[in-house]
Amino acid sequence: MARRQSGLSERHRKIMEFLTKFQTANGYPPSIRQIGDSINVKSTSLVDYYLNQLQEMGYIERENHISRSIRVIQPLQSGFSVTGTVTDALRNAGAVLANMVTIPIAGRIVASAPIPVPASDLNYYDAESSVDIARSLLPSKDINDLFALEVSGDSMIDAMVNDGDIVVMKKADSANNGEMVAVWLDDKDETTLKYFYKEANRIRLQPANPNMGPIYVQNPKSLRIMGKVVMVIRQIKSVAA
Amino acid sequence: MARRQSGLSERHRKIMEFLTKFQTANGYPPSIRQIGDSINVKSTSLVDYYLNQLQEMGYIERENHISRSIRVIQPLQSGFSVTGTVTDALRNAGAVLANMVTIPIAGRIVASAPIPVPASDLNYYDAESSVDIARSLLPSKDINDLFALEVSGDSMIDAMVNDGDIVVMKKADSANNGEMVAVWLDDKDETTLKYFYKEANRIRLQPANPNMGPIYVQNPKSLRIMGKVVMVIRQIKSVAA
DNA sequence: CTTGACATTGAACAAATGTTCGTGTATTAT
DNA sequence: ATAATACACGAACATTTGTTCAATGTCAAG
Repeated sequence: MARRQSGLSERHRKIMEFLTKFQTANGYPPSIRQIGDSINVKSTSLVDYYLNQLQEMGYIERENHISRSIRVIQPLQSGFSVTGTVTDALRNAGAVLANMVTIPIAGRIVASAPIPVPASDLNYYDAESSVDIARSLLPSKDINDLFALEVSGDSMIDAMVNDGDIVVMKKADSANNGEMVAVWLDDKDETTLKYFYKEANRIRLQPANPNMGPIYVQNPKSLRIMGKVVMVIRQIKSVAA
Repeated sequence: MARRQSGLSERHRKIMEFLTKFQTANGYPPSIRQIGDSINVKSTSLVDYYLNQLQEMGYIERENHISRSIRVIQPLQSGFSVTGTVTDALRNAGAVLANMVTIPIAGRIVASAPIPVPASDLNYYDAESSVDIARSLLPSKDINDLFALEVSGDSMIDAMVNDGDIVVMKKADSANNGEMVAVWLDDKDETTLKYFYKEANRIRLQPANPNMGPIYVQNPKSLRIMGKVVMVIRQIKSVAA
């Protein structure tokens, strides 16, 4: 069998094919052993081996230790689909759908007001106000607790976020160093987006804009973390002259 | 709690809702215990109990002894969709699908080099490098001639675009006032993103960042418009300290 | 009150499923 | 050749996960 020259080997391709086929046929992903059967491989480890490669190459994603947690991220580009376009289309449908995430727009974020964080339970979204984002665009695999806010006003320029931008955040009340967070500052009575760094005896809030200096907060209590910023989307609207 | 009068109890409904929600959120169905958590039930047997009922009633289907093999057959009847989500989700399904656009990533945009604009014809994209974006997020309905670039370096800070951002552009060699364009400036030998304004006898290039002043170009020939910026996407990566 | 159907719990069990490791065999590079 | 890498197997293992069962609680009807 040929070595892995560049892209996918025959096996990889067969696995990808089986994945989408099985998913649409059964409504849930196959187990490792089922994948093995489909390509005539008896050892689960070998399947795991291939699966890891596919994951590295960005074709699939899976959760550790969770059964049947494989999802097809990037369906096999069907070179020249001799095999009826219709079935292909339908087959892709499931995969594409599974790759879409609908994120509720919880409200607007204004510098001068606290952030409206949606209640943990009622995660319900109006069709009216939600953003559909491809899972592949989201850095984190953990899709839960995501919500979006629309930015109002120019007051977050230093975070490289402008009026009208959509900020996708993940609910959180604490953060790790280097993460961009939305914080409410009691002192200043305002909400900002900053990179978070906990230092010896203070907290450093670093603007995304390298040209601007950081803010230091001595008292951790005067700062409330509302969420971690996951993504920023700016739709350019043709501003009138 | 009321006895089973006719149809579904509150629990049933919540389970159904969770099922579809989890499925679309993760790409695979939940386990019994995960369902239990979602309705605050600690015993797996009770969940099984409900699941069996739902199956009898024809709402779901599942395979014996197979993990995460739950399939939603009949979405919650939309009668009085107090809980809207489920039907909405399914209803959206088709729409969402049709709303996906796959945009090729043509390359990187660096201030010091011209933009690699893809050839008009071979609009075909590697599966390797493309971005999936919901049509609803794109300001323009005209999806043709879209391509994406990844920003390299901090040199476009004044455009509120940072290293790693993804810029979605539409091929164009001219622009209207107020549109954000990617332009190559012969004078400065660089590419920048600016709002475009044609004035009396010069062209004004206005940075997105209101705090920065415009650039004026007298000679229209020293400026080449590469495309109109349609959207900017920033994925926040947890920068290490 | 008693009865019986429904609801709920917790624990124990068995099956399924993902992970790891040692080993062996090709293929490619040095 | 010889080492290094990629591919492959199978067994052992640890979890996850579905299933079952005995026991208890709840509530409406007789």
